[in-house]
Amino acid sequence: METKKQIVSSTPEPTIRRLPMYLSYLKNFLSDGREYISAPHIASDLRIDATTRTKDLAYIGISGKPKIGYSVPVLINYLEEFLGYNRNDLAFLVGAGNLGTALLKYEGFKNTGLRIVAAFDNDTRKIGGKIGGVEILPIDKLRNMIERMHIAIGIITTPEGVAQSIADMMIGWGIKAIWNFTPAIIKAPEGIFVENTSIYSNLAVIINKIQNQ
Amino acid sequence: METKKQIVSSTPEPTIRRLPMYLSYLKNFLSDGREYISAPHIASDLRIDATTRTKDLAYIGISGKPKIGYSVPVLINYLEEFLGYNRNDLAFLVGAGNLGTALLKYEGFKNTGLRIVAAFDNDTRKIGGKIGGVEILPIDKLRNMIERMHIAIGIITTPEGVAQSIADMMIGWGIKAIWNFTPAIIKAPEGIFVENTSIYSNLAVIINKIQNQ
DNA sequence: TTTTAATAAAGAATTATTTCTTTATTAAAA
DNA sequence: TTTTAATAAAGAAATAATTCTTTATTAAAA
Repeated sequence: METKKQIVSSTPEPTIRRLPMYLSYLKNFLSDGREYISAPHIASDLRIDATTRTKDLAYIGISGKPKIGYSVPVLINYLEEFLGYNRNDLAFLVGAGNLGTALLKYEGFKNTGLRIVAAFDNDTRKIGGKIGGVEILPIDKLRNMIERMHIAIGIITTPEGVAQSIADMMIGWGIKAIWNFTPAIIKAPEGIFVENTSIYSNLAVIINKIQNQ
Repeated sequence: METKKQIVSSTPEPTIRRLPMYLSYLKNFLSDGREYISAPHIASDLRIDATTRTKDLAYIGISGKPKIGYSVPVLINYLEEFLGYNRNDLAFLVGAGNLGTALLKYEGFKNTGLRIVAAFDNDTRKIGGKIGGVEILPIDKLRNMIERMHIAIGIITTPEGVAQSIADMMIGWGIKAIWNFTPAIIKAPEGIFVENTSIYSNLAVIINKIQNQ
């Protein structure tokens, strides 16, 4: 008869997923030189109901002025703060293949507060080199590095087959969150957060839409 | 006073997003040589409530046998059929940079029914060559190719700044669905489906979880 | 056979999310 | 000032999705 109810009242995940979209949109808007923006305006451009958007912004603690709207720069600041772009979250990446390379070279992370501080691979031709300015180290250095640097985030871009064993190692050595880009289903103990970026899930939605006209 | 209610009763999107996960899991399970699997078994491995899973499977039209469970090969067939893996959906990809290259080389698509038949870029060093067996063509060939081959899916892996203009072109020439890997917010007319694979959204969820312990 | 236990299916309840409706606020116009 | 219109905020309702509960099914054991 335990109470399972979580009294967290945290921001809904759909809201969190929308926030980066607002941010991107607002930065474009600002670069056009306009300083205030209204909810209906954002809503129609982003094809999201105006109320949904208002509530999303209320979650991050910002309010607008009637007859005027929201101050775009203030909105951007709040969003960046909320999204942790002013933090400095360190991550390791394992698997410097095509996808891993793409992430290591990804300019977009520069603004986000996420910093990939090292990458690991077992290909001796890659080890010792750098990709996107990040050093490639042998897998057997992983343990020591995680423990020494207190890295919280582990990014897995390995082949599917080894993803779980990499995750197990990472978790055992202190990683708190895993960002899994493989199709593997990562099993992790309570308290370890696993976020999957699944190409297949996205593809499934597209194909389903096409199949049903 | 129009009726907005859509009486489609289609499969819920969360369900569709989970299906590839089931498929991956079941293929592993099958390779272990076991032929039947029960709902509670899948559920506990995948950390999804057993009822949710049963309903997911009911959507795709498969039922299990009491006391036995589901036949794994049958389940796999149904899933692959439902997910369109037996179809042959053709796609073009625009932007053969790091991410584009990763997708072109992605072995995983081989089983999915999605075939990227050509890629487009404006880098003359890439044009004429092949990546992952796919030819790289100049952007100005895009129109003719879309119209001639009746391609339905356009994948955008360009820099953010040009994503909308590429989308506009694709849509104008007959593309029905856009898979956008850039952070740009693609505006598209009614009837054109846009699926975003947003690195930022996934990152936002991770950072939010870490911030709240 | 009959009973039992594992299991699926159906339905109800709950929770989460979105959308709709009303009310309050306020800058600008009269 | 006072009024108006654009807007946000708050609350209610509707919808969607998940989880819980009960019922039905059936292979295997007794």
